[in-house]
Parts: sequence; C-alpha cells; structure tokens
Amino acid sequence: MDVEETGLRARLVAAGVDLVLREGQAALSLREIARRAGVSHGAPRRYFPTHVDLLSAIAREGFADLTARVEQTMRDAGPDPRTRLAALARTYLDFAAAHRGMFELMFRHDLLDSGRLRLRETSLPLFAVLADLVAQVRRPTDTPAPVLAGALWANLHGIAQLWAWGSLPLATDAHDDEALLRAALDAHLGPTRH
Amino acid sequence: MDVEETGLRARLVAAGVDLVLREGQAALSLREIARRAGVSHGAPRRYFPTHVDLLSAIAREGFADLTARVEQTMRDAGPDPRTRLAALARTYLDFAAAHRGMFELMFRHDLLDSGRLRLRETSLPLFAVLADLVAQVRRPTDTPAPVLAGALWANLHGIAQLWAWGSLPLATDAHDDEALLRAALDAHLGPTRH
DNA sequence: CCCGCGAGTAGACAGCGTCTACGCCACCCT
DNA sequence: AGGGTGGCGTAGACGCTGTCTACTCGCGGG
Repeated sequence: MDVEETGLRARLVAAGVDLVLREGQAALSLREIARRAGVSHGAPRRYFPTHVDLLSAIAREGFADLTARVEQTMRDAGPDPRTRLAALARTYLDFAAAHRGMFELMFRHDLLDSGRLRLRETSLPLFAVLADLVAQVRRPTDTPAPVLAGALWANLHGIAQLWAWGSLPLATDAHDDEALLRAALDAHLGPTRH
Repeated sequence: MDVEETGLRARLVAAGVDLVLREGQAALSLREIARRAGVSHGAPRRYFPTHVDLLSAIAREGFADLTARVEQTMRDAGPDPRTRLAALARTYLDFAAAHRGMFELMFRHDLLDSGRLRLRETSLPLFAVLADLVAQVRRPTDTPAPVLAGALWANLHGIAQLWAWGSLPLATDAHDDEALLRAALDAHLGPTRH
C-alpha cells in the first residue's frame, strides 16, 4: 500500500503546507490547494467545511513543525538554562524568518479564534518549555516567572514580526538581528555572565 | 463652500478609516469602501490605481492618528523620562487594543513593502521619540541605545499582538496586561526606583 | 441483484479586484 | 457665443474567489 495515498484530507493539508512555504500566505486559495492536490474545487468541502478550517489545519502543521524544531534544539543544547533559552529563541526567530508565510498564517487571529479548532492550544506546550526555562534562569526579581516568560515571548514575537518586514529603522548593520535578540535576552534574563 | 465636499479622494480614505474602525480589516473591500463613499466601484481607481494603494492611504491615516496620540501623551506626561516612556508604551498598547482593525492594517507587510508609498517612513518619527527617551533613561549597559529602543519597541509590539488575540496562556488575571507591560519596561529599562 | 451510501465532480451564484469603453459636465479658446 | 477638450465618475465585462447544491460513479452488504 502506498503511504502517500492515505486519504485526500492529508493530501490537501500537505499541498497547502507546500504552497504556503513556497508562495506565501496569499497563494492559499481553496481552489488552488484543491488544484495542487489534483481534485476539483468542491472536494475539500467534505473534509473541511470552510476555507478557514483548511487553513487552520495547515497552520497546525506549522505549529507541529515549530514544536519539533524546538524539541530538537532542546535535545542538542547543553545543560545551562541560559544557553538553552538562547538556543530556543534563535530557533523561534529562524523559523519565522525561514518560513515567513507559514509564520504569518500561524498567527492570523481570524484563524486562531475561529471555532473550536483549538489552534491556540497548539502553541501552549511551546510556551511551557519557555516558561520552564525562564523559571530556572530567573534572577530573584519581583516579576513572577510566568509573566516574565510571557514578556520574553512577546519580545521574541515582536522581533520576528518587526524584522520580518524589515521595518526596524536601525537596520544599519547586517547583524542587527543578532544584536536585537541579545538585547532582549539580556534585558529579560540579565546580562550574560562569563 | 462645504468643507466636507473636498474631493472624492479624501472621502474614500475617510470612509475606509470609518469602516476599519467599525468592522475590522476584513470589511475593507474596495467596492464596499466605494459604496460607503457613495460612488461606483470604479471611481476609486482614478485616485488609487490599486486596492492596496487605497489601503495604504487608510493605514497612513492610522499612523497619523497614533502619532498624534503619542504627541499628546508626551505633552501631558511629566518631565521624568522613565514615566514618559511608560506613558508612551501605554498609549501604544491602548491604541492597538482600541483600534484593533486599524492596528492590524497598519502592520500588514503586504501593504508596507508595496511600492514607494513610504508607509514605513511614516512610523519613523514615532520610533525617534521612543529612541530619544530610551537614550535619556538608559543605564550604562553595553547595549547601544538604538538597539535597546528597537528591542523595547519589539516587546511592546509583541505584547500588543499577542494579547490582541488573547493567546497568552497566562491570562489568569484580568490585569495581566498591566503586569506584562511593567515587566517589559522593567526588563529593558531597569526596575522602577522610588 | 440491487440498493444505498460515501466520495468526488460539475455547475451555479454572489462578491471581489481590475480593465475598458462610454457619458457628462465644466471650462477655455477663438 | 459656440465648439472642442479633458477631467471625473458610471457601467459592464472578465476571471478569480468561497460556498452551496445537484449529480454521478463505484463499491460493499442485505
């Protein structure tokens, strides 16, 4: 049995993932995905009642991919929580930069709060890893660990967002992204000690 | 002469601003804007060659509004740079929360890098104010002021983004937004001294 | 054997952005 | 004063989109 022929549903999602990685979010029309999957434009409707249901499934694949990468990073990184956090942050930003279309899709709020697809929950384990590391590396400040983790995540997300469309006016140096990331980590976790 | 009748161009932008504030970004179809402005669907074409040109003009109005609010905040806030920064941050987040649709529109990258509309430049004075304040309040760390300002802006932007779709898993308390903002400010600028 | 039903097809429909051909009215020039 | 001209908005067409519905085909069970 050919493992590639396992149902149209999976083929549609795969085609969508391929499409968004290759051509970006704007190319993700329902009809185009159906075309790439080799079926008529009405076929997806049996598995995905609406267009955003299909898009949500594709976005979930993106979250799964990101989670897998982060887990791999956590496996490869050393024991020091601070460097583990830095590696996690780098992975997050690299993912956003390398898969811009997918990253945008993953955080389209009209997908996130559409129905009970529980796309939001998909990002929760990721946050848990971050929060855990933050709790380990945290200096004894008065900021509670979950809040600190949230603030740091927001910072990472903002950096990804802002440099994705290259809008940071301080883009004088090619290595500004690296500097920005270090600044964020230093700010939230304290400067690196060596 | 009626000051309200000054050209279709302004009327279209005004209708668009009204529409995005009232119904959100998804309602901003070219034809709907034309309808609200009381003209046929082909009329906008004379002033805006394409749909995104019109959207960009609307987004620019949003940047102008935000800039005006920030300037007002700077006029009202006291002399202490730290509290001025806090007020600026609060204004930024309040704007994002109150005008979600407009905020999303303003940062749609397909508008930002579309042509020479220089939407990007519109946000530059805003950043200048932030960078200036950061330079004043900065502790003598090794992080250069522009980088620090960029990191802080990214943090604000990320907070706005993340809590806009309520995805922060730590939403246990209604006042988490406030805590998140304080955490970000404390992290980048050092804890408030009193 | 034939019935039924799951799965995908095909066509219709309204709405969209873009393009083009066409009126209309105001103004300027001789 | 009359006639041309050009700007401004209309109206319809085109191909695309998402959704809905009627249908066809093939396979398995009573």
